[in-house]
Amino acid sequence: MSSIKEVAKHAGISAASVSIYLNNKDTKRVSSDTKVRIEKAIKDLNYHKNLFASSLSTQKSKLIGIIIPTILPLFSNDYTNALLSGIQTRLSSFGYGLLFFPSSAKSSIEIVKEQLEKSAGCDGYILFSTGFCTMKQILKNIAELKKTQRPFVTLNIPEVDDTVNQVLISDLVITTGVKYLIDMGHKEIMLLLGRPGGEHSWYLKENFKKIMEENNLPYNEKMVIYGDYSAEISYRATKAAILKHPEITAVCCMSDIMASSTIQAVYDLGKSVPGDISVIGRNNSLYSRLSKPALSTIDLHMHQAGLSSANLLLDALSGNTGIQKIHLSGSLIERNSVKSINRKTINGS
Amino acid sequence: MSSIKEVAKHAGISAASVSIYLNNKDTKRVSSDTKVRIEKAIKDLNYHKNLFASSLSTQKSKLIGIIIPTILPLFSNDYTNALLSGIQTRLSSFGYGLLFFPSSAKSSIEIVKEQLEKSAGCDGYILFSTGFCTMKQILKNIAELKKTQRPFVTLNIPEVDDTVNQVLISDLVITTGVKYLIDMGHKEIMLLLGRPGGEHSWYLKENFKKIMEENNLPYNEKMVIYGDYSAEISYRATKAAILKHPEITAVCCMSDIMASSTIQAVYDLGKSVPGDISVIGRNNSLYSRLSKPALSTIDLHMHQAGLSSANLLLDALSGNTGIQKIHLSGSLIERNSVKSINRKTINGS
DNA sequence: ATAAATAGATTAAACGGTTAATTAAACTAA
DNA sequence: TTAGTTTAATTAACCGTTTAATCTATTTAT
Repeated sequence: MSSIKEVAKHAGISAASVSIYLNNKDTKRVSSDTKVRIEKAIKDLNYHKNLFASSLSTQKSKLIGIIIPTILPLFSNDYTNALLSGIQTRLSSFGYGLLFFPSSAKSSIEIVKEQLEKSAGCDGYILFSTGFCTMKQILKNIAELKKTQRPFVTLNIPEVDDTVNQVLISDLVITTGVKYLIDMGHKEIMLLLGRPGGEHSWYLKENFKKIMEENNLPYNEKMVIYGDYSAEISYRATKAAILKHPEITAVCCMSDIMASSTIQAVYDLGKSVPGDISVIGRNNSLYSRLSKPALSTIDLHMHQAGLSSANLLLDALSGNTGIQKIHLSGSLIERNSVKSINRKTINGS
Repeated sequence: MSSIKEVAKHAGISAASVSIYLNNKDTKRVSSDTKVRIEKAIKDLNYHKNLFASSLSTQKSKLIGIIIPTILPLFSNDYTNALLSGIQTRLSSFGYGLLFFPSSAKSSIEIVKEQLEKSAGCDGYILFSTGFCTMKQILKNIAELKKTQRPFVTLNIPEVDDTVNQVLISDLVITTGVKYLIDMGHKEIMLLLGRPGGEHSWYLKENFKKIMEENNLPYNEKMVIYGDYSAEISYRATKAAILKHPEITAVCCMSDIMASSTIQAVYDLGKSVPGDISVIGRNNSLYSRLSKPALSTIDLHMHQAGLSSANLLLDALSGNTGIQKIHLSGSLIERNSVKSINRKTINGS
């Protein structure tokens, strides 16, 4: 690895001049024939500026740490990938790179601590929360982030106080799908959540209860089941639940995959979708379009949420110390997996 | 940001002692009561070791640069995500972080150059190639990587000479699906590729031709069409092609998404899958299982490929200078989208 | 009592860039 | 001619950690 000093020596010049030139090729502090010599030396020695040295010296790295407190493999979850995709798109166009740290810890809090331990020097952070995190853990993780004194943005978490930059996705905690099913005349509705324990699930369950009660519909703890976001587990869970509660006419699923499994379970019970049971998914993923019947779903606009969080961070990075919250909501994608059982249907048909 | 010096001062000790302790908490070069004072100082000042300073000093960063020469958003492609997932899983468990660099360039070669420009200091690299890269570009990118003098592994590219660590996925360049269709008695087979121009497509097309000829089946340039890995584009392309060539009985698609679109196109032409036309996909993605009929496909084991490439890199990182090539092949997943039209069927049914 | 070994600290020089301050030479204006 | 300005370069301190080399005080061995 050649250094700036070697380049300087090769060009018969001081390291400072090389540095000045490299950081502003239009500078007038370096004569044009010196510039030519520097360029030649760089090519001859295949010089690349050392990321760490220059970050150390300037105290900025153009690198953003992505903190995702999960023990599952990264890049294997549709939601998270869509967020990351949005984040990367925007940050990259502003010259920022992304940094993912390893961690051997098991708990959300330990993971975040360990990752921050390794990352001091990043320009900023984006903190995800996952289905595993409880509110207590989320708050502790935020406290840890604050201590770094670096700008950061949180994503995918329920709303917290006004000291934290946040992108809020309302449909992460609100059962929009249930509202839609009620509008379509359904009364016996089942809610298929991911994991019990996580904060999102708690909010969703509470919201489900609230909506049902607001509409004078029977709420029953038993109507909330869990599928672990997995095709197999949700298939079994839904099948069992439908057998136990043959009265239900609709299932609101917190992911399209779980919705697909639900459709399968309904079929395997000899019933039809949406004839006997309506199903709605969440995420508007590719296969919601491809499934049969095409799945009605809630598009969470995760890519947009990623872009927004990157915007927030860029704002903070550029010196804006004001705290911002961005509220995003999902949109209903109506396809063919939900039947209207209103006496008066919405479009009168 | 507190530094090691402040910690040292706070503990009434020299920075060297702090450093020695931090890098080996069991060291005997620091007395136990000094250790206690250091720990207290670290907590009091919320000290985190600066990544850049320590990487600069030790000349190793525990960071791997991921080089993906594409202008599309990252994290939005199933194949790549599965590879990344495998890579992250393995590297992370060995304490390595991942680094994604930005680039504003348009061509594969410029992107790689720009990213390397920013990354000098990484311990190693993993180079992806994409459907956009031609062999010439791939070789040029490899040459650029070699110049860094750092260990690197290439992934997702056709085989190159024996100076490069490589994970080879045979089904990336071999039309295993076509072979299967022929085994099932099909003669009029269409190949649905992603993009024209890229190196993978060229190999696949050549391989298709070869297999067809080996089996004395008619090969016709027109039987190769392109869907850009997009649902919409492949829908239109297949629909048009089937109308033009009503004789075809099978379509071999280079992705499950394109296969799903093909199924849709077949239906919309009033034909059935696999009754009239058999369809095979590639990737064994989630929706291949969920699609109706369940899609027969080639599992490329991308996650495994990611793990393997990480293994290769870890090997190189640990000082092994030997060059390795790992060959992986896909496996056929038989579901319900391919009909046997052999007089003698395979299982005699 | 003296030499040798050990424990526990410190010093100072890297690592590779950046940048404020300075200098030297060449040019311009009065 | 002298002072002032411009241009193009250099010097040296600094960023935060690491580590080989030292040093001092104490302990152990002879």
